[in-house]
Amino acid sequence: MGSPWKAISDGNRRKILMLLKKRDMNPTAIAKHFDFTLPGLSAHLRILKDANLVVERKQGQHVLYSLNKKGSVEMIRFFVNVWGYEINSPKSMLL
Amino acid sequence: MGSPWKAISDGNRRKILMLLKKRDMNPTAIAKHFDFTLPGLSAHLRILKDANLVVERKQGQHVLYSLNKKGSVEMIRFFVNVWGYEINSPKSMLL
DNA sequence: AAAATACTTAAATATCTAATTAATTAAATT
DNA sequence: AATTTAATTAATTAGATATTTAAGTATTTT
Repeated sequence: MGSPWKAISDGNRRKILMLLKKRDMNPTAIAKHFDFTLPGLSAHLRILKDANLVVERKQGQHVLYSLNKKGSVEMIRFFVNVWGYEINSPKSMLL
Repeated sequence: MGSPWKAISDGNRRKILMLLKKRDMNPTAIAKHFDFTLPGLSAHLRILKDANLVVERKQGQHVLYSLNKKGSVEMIRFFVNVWGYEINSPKSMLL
């Protein structure tokens, strides 16, 4: 289980998350939005997956990635704790 | 202006922020909670300051560090955007 | 004014991270 | 079965990051 903080600290990975917000995507489709190579993207996706910020599912030859809220919860909890942000969502999601 | 994402990605720096939540502190006092040296801490504090996550003020010979919410706003906005968290706070704080 | 305290800057280094090219695995198409 | 398409793993490298020791600046105390 990788650190979600490390995962999200990279600007390219944050951009990947923004893309996945709109729709689930496979690596090849995601890669079109970036300058780096597919293996480079693959590494980014593994880091996001290890941090529970995305999940993957196989669809035949393709692999579809989608957002996973789970890994974000520990981070949100930190913001609540340190800066006093108040979140409108079931307590169960944050504790 | 340094990236708040890079700043917060380090566990020691997050621990510094947790400490500053309780009370404003000077580097020497903060350093007692860590294994690394004072110059090491000084580097961490500079990174937090450049990211607008803390502010410093001089008090004679001492330098007091305290939390700064400003740098956290851009990050919270990202969480709102990507995962749909809803924040209870003046809109002005987030836009 | 000398010494002590508080802190930062500089230089060096070891480790981590992001990226590349080449090789490999797996599924779909011809 | 051979080829193409989709994606990952492996090996390498360049650059970034965290940390250390040594040196320097500023303020307070004696």
